[in-house]
Amino acid sequence: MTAVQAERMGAMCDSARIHVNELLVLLSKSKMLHILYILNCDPKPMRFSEIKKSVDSSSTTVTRRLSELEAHGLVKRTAYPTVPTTVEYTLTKDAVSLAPSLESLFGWVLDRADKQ
Amino acid sequence: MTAVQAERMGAMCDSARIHVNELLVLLSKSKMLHILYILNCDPKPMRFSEIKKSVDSSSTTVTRRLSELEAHGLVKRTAYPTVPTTVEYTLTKDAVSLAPSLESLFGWVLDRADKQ
DNA sequence: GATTCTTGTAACAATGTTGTAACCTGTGCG
DNA sequence: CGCACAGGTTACAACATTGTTACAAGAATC
Repeated sequence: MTAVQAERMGAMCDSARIHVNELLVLLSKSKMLHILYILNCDPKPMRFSEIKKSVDSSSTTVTRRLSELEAHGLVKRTAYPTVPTTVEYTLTKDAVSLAPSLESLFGWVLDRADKQ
Repeated sequence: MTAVQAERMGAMCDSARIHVNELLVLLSKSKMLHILYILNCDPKPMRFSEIKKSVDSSSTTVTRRLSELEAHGLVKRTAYPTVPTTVEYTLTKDAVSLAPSLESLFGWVLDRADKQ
């Protein structure tokens, strides 16, 4: 935590505090970091089934997480009128700005997992 | 995600995958990022009551989170035989190495909360 | 005609998580 | 005596989340 960040935390008004909390709750939902991680792994759009396979969850949960991300403007969903349906997910510009943080976090996780 | 990280993910054996997953589950528990964040804010040890107040949770939950962190070697708990009891929590060296990632993540969260 | 494919949704039961209230230590203070 | 203090623990009820199952669309293929 930088001094600047601590200052910002201290100076936060109630509404900002609520937003910070909301974002932390969002990021703390199960598989959320994992989904953001794999979407960021590869710059190309990802299919629903790829994401589901990577995070190993039920489709219900994956759908829930993706729609939560979409609602927060972090993921863009594009459906194509093919048969069967094709849907692609990509990170938005806002989420891409989160990428370096996620990369850093996952770097730590991978290092630590290696050691154990 | 860096190419190196993607490679590491792909090459991971099952046990490493389990550890990665375990760490992600740990970090995704409610208030966990928040607790790590405030412990990192200030290099000095923190008291239980300070942590509880900062994260605004029941003592049950704070206790649970802190003991989970301790079990994973991320937090060191020191109890002093004063009356009433004094207990201090500090991040371990391993957790300190996580700090830059957390700072980056919280920087993003704060920026985004500002915009809303 | 039945089945396959992808990407979901809805209802519901099972499971997991949280907060609440009560209780504990042991000394100091009124 | 009786209450307060910090830092918890325990049991339990309330609440939230998850997975499971069944179902859908609509063209292609057996």
